[in-house]
Amino acid sequence: MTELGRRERKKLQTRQSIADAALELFLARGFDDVGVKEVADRADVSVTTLFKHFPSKEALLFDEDAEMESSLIGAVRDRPAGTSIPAALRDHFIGAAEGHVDHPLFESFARLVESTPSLRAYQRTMWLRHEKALAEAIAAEIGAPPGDVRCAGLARFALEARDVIFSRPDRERAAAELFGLLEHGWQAQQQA
Amino acid sequence: MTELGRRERKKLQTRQSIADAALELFLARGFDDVGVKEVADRADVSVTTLFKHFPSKEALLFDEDAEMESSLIGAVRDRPAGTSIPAALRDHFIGAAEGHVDHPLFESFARLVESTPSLRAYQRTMWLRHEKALAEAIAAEIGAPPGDVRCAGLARFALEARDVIFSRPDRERAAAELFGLLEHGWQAQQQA
DNA sequence: TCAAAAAGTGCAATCACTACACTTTTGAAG
DNA sequence: CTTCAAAAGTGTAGTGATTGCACTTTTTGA
Repeated sequence: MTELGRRERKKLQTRQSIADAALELFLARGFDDVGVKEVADRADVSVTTLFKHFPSKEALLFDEDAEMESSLIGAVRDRPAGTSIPAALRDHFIGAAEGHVDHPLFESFARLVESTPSLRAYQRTMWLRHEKALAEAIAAEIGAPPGDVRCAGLARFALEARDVIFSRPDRERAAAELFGLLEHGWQAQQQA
Repeated sequence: MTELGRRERKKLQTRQSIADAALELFLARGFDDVGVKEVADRADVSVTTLFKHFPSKEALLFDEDAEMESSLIGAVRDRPAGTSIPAALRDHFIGAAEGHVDHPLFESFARLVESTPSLRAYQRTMWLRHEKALAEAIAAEIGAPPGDVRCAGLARFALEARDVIFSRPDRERAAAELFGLLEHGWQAQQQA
């Protein structure tokens, strides 16, 4: 379907080299102790080129973002019958995480982000980018107007819950507790 | 009570000049279009001095922070009998806001922050600084261990709720809706 | 085969922020 | 009233991320 020409392939390859170099160096020596110059050197590109591919140093570590939003929305829209929206979001988050847990770098990566304030901040704004879309998807599901406060709130709370959950050792339990709270509050709200 | 010597007074005065200059310039021309050099010049201090008083450009706009945490904790700990924790937090937030609403600059300030991503991010991390303390205060209230997930979650949700609420025109209503959700979820959780 | 678009480069500049070595002011002790 | 160390302030020179620019090389499509 999407046959890529040599140009596109090379471009992706360059991008990948840069991302790989960044991940390796950052994991080994920490985000703040590696300069972008060094990343560019290891990827054998110029700094200018690096910034043509990534908008910021932080972005070097957060690549996959296109499909994330659609799968998030999908989790709400196409949830199994009888499943509440909070439950669907909870399942989506832990399900998506399990797909990564086997990856040996995943935990180190999580630890790196966890321990670097600028990365935590960046990751969070990346997630919050989806807040509006998620809020609207929720509103559509319950037949509320697109700007509905409760839907915006639930969207925000769910994304933040994810953040809290992933910063905890006992993720399963944390997920159950936090989404349990949202679940009850949400159900109660639906009556009104 | 706290008699300040001339030195301390001058120091505070310098700090205030800087903060004033910053507020004026940022409100007039936007945060990103004013350099710290310019702020320092208008306050008639060197850039070095500016950074001795404030840790970052963003910090120029967020001064009051010392008592905020204690009043936040106090709102939970000393809440009127029969008031739930979420309700106490809601009242605290809207009460604190009302103390500022008369200030003519408050709305312009809110708009400035709202429209400047780096300021939004900074304000948020400022608030999240209190998350841990708030979580522990909540835990103490309900006799849970200090690291309890539900308390951490409620703390996070409440602080985020504040953020959502203040970005809305209909603050009163938004507060009622969002804290209503938290209230119900929290009560249900308390049964277990 | 050729011209325009795209990818990449190096250089210089901007901007927030820091380290440093320095001068001035001030509080307080003698 | 002196004196002296701490605190406040300064200018200079740096670092590190990020951008603008003018340039070369590659690739594509007519």
